[in-house]
Amino acid sequence: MRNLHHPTLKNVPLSVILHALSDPVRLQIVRVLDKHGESCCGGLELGLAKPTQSHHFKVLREAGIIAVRVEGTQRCLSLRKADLDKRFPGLMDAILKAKSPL
Amino acid sequence: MRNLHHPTLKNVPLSVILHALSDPVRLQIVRVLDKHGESCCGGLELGLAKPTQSHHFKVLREAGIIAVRVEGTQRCLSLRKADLDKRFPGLMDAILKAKSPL
DNA sequence: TTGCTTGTTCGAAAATTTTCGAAGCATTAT
DNA sequence: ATAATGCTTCGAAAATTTTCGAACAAGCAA
Repeated sequence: MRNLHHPTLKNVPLSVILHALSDPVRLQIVRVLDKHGESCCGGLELGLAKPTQSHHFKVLREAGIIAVRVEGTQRCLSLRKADLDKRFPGLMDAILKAKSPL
Repeated sequence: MRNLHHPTLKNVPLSVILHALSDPVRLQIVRVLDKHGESCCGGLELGLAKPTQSHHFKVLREAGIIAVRVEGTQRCLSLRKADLDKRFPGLMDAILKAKSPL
């Protein structure tokens, strides 16, 4: 699979974004990507089975929240911060600045 | 039932707030309350059976997003905007300003 | 080629969520 | 006291979500 689909944010409903971010695991992924920048799937120590992680990556990608870049056998994940800021100004900043608990 | 429980926002995890807001029906309720101010349950024309509406009101109340005031046989709903702004600055503004689709 | 690394897809179980009819419960009106 | 109003709770069906083992696929290395 060479090219993965990344939706245009314009077409993503707010409820889809909020749903994708409403899971503690996915919120954690987003925070790690914001803090450390682009990271490979394996670099995120989430304490979950690989298929489960893969599922969450897919939800985030299809919601337009993360971009996935193929590099050899690895997938490099990054936050689509600029796209998100344009579509929903202030949303990600508010979410990323929030204090724990998730 | 005289006094309904309203959680202290400080104790509500972000994921709970986002989950409550991730349903299009509940997003619609929040938008109506923001636009029209305090409204009674019956005043929101949601096109859903009453038990279903009641369910969504409960989810929003238990997430700390709306306040419910008992007035006779009616329940008056309002957005806990100030509390939300304090706990998650900028979050509700970003959500309320978002363009359709929900 | 063979094997190793990295991650996805398949299939399925368990949990959660959304929905609504029927019944119930305060409160107000008659 | 009886009935009407406004909303909630109960019980249950249907849909969705979360999770993971097993199998699979693509790239890299020996």
